[in-house]
Amino acid sequence: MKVSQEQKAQNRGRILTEAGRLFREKGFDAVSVAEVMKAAGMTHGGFYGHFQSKDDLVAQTIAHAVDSQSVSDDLGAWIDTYLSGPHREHPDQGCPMAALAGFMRHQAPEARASMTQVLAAQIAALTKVMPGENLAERRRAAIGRWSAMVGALILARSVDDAALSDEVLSETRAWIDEREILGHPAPVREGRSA
Amino acid sequence: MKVSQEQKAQNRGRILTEAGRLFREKGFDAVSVAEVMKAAGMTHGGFYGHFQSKDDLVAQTIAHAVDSQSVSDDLGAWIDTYLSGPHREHPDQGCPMAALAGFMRHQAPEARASMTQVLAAQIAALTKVMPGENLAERRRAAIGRWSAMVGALILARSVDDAALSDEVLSETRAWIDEREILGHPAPVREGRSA
DNA sequence: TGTACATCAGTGAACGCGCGTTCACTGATGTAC
DNA sequence: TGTACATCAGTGAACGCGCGTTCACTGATGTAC
Repeated sequence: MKVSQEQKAQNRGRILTEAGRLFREKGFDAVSVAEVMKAAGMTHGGFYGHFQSKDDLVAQTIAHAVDSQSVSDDLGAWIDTYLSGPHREHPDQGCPMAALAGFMRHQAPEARASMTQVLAAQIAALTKVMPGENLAERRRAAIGRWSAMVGALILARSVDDAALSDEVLSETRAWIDEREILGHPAPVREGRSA
Repeated sequence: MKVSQEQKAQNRGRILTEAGRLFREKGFDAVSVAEVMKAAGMTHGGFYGHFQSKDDLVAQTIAHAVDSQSVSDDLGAWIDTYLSGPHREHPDQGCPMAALAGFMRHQAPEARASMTQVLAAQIAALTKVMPGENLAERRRAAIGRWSAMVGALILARSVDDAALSDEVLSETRAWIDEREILGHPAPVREGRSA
C-alpha cells in the first residue's frame, strides 16, 4: 500500500504533531510508538520508515515543537495566558518546556541538544520584549521571569488541590508584576524594547 | 529467613530511602521495583510484604521525602545552595519537588495528595522566613520565589549546555535578589520575620 | 499518451525483553509452656 | 531458664503483559520505454 511522496510527507508531519501532543500530555516513557502511530492514523510497523528509533522521534518532536513557541508583543497578556487555568489544564497543547523539561535528564544526547536550543531561543525571544536599561539587564529579567513562569506552571500542575494550584499561578503572576512596578520606570503591560 | 521486627522496620526504611534516591535520580517509571529492592539489599519478592503496590511505594516515598526538606534561617545562603551546581548535578540527594514535580500529573491520587502536602508545607516554611510587611505579602513573595527557584533548577537540569545552565542558575539568583534590593526596605540576606 | 513493471510506504504477525505481581518455600524469630 | 513449635520476613522461580523493534508481504505509485 505505497502512498505518494506528498502523502508520506504529510504522514510524517502528522506523526510529529501527534507525538508532540501525546508526549506533552503523558511524558515520553508513558507513550508507546504504537499509540503515536494510531493517533496519526497508521499502524505501528510503518513507524521505522520515518524514524530510526523512538529516541529519534523524541529528539525530532522536540525540535518540531519549537515552531509552536512564541512570545507575544503584548508581554502582560502573554504572561496572563501562560499562567492561566486553561494552560495548566491542557499541557498537550501548551508550552513544551513546562511539559517536558522534567523528563529531559535521561534522554538521548540529540533530544537534550534540541531542548537546549528551545530554551536558548525562548530566552532570546523574551529578552527582546523585556523592559530594561541594557542588554544584560533585559536578559537577566527574561531568565528570571521565565524560570518563575515555568516553575509556577509545573508546580500548579503537580498538586491536586485546586485552591493551592490557583494560588501558585495568580500569586506568581502578581509577584512578577510587583517587581516591575516597584523597581522599573516602565510598567510591565506597556514595557517593550525591541 | 524471617528477621526481627526491628530489622523489618529498618528494611522498610531502607526501601523508602533508596526509592527516594532512585526516583529523584531517574523518575518513577524508569526505576523498577527490583532495582529499589536490590539497592536496599534485598530481593524483589519481599517488596509486597512492605507495600501494596509500586503506586503505594511512590506515594509513601513522597511523604517520606518531606523530612529531608527544610528552609534555613539564613535565607540568602539557602537560596545560593539551592541554585548551585552541586544541587543541579545531584538531584538524587536534592529537592524532591524539583526532581519529581514534572512526573506527578499521572500518578495515583495518593501520590498527588502527598506532593500537595509537600508543596503546602514548603510555601508555609518559606513564608515564615520571608521579608514583607504583612502575611499576604510574605506568602506572595514565598510563592513567587519558590516558583522561580524550582523553575530555574528544572530548566538548568534539562539542557546540555553548561554555560546556558550556569547562566539560568546565576541570573535567576541575581534577579531574585534585585527584587528585594529595589523594592523592599530589608536586604534579603538579613531578611527574617518569623 | 499508454503500458509494463520496479519501487517502496504502510500492514500486521512475530520476536525477545523487562516489567509488576504472585506464590510455594525456607528458616530465624519469638512465644507458650 | 530451657525447649517445641507456630509465625512470618525474605527468597527466587514463574506468570501474563506491553513494550520497542523486525520482517515478509501487499498493492498503489511513478518511471522507463
